[in-house]
Amino acid sequence: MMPRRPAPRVAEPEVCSPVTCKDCGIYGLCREVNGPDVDLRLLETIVRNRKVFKRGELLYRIGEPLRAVYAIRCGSIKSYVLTNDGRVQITGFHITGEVLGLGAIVTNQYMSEARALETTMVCEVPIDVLEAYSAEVPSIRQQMLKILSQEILDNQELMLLLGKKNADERLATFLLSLSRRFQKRSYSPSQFNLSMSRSDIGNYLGMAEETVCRVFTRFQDDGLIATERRRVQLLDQDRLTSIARG
Amino acid sequence: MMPRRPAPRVAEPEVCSPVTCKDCGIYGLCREVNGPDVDLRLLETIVRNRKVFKRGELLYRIGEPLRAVYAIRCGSIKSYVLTNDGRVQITGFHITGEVLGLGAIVTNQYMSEARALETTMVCEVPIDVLEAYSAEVPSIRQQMLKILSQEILDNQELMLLLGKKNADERLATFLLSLSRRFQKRSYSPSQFNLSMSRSDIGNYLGMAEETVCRVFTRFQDDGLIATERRRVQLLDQDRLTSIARG
DNA sequence: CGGGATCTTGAGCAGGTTCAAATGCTGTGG
DNA sequence: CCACAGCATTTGAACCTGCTCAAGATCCCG
Repeated sequence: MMPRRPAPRVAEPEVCSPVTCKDCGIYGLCREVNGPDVDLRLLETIVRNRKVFKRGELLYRIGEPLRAVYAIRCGSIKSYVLTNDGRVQITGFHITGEVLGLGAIVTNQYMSEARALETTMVCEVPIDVLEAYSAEVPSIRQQMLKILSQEILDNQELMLLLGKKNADERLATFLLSLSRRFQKRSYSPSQFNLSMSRSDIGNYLGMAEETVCRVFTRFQDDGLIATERRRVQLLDQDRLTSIARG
Repeated sequence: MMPRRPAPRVAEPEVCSPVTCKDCGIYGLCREVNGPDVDLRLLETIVRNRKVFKRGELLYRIGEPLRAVYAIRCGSIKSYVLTNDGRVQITGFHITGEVLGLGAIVTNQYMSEARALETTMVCEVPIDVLEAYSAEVPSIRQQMLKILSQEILDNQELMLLLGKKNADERLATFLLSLSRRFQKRSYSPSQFNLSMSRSDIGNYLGMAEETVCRVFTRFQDDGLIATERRRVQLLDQDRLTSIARG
């Protein structure tokens, strides 16, 4: 085997610090639409209903009656769907500030399953509270539409990836997408911790765990990234972007 | 090569007859929610704005400002997304009664591109009309959420297929899904015409055109279906179902 | 009736999977 | 605080599904 360039040491990642509720998706959107004088009753409800899920714990299952939607304050969550013979397709990884469970609003049943990837604090918004306010406050309806619509966009991107991209393009796309989302939340876009396993990444990207490893290794050999287990540093975003190809 | 069982002759398909506007998705949902006494002004607008697209004509492009949503009265349409280097992933085939373009409601830009697969008549609902009524009529908001949410469900099913199923499972899933949708619209669930090419099917299912052909042939040899070009008859739905695997 | 598009089939190839095994973390209980 | 069990990651080697390339058959439209 070729001698591999020693991996540059990766710096310490930011700690997942407790964040103020300003980072919570629901709050942010309320505020954006309504200005600083937004009616704060919903917000109070949200802030009061904190809840913590430990790694591996289930937020909800497919088909369960909709009880609440969740805004992530800190941590990360995967959601996934299942074939009836038990195969799993992870449909999304969700990080701080993102909102889960809204898809269930129409059928009153969750359409996917959600599980914490690490210790995760969420704001639990009971559905009756949300509905009461959405009836009164147009901005909340707006924001619900926005979240649903973002989900459709994300899904389209994933379908494109699953249907038309090869292994390298998939991983590059994945890393850049994570990077962009971290940046949006004011974390470092070039250096972060993955909270999901190689196996989860492979499942999400439609490739085997082993292939994920090999591509990680190759990217590192090529000087595109530095990795050490779940710590990743992007060294050449431009080249990654040209590999990812839209 | 093994001598192939002669394909049972496929019966004539139903003609795509002009349908009354009762089959149109918007109408149906209005009526469902509001009962027969629904305010008919929106409906009148819809009925007046008929439009015909010929095979290959474009309804809208990605990024174009949202002008209208479309309810298909007769015919079929494909929608798709693109990589920035020009690769295409078809994200859905739409038939009579289904509604397109609603995803654009939030950003006011279409998120995908839509093209007629055959001569297709649609009801064009200008977006300002739709928005005016959705502000007034709660049932229209309901129904918009329902359509978006159905789109998310469909996308999840496709992601599962693209990420976790093999060629046989993909084609079986595809045929059964079409069958179900035709049935819902009161067409024969066991006998129909495909309006899309093998190449489009392959693109949608994430496989090569040639592979689609080969699986069609094998399914026919196994007595699961009868095909002749774009005419398909499902002969053994049970076995197809067990192949499709959820 | 001609020509382009669509569909079908064959043969060889390749990217990615599967199976197997070694190594390295992590966190848990004593 | 350490040992150990169990899980995650990495790497290798063989294999296989589905792709690519190529050519022929068939259809459809003007």
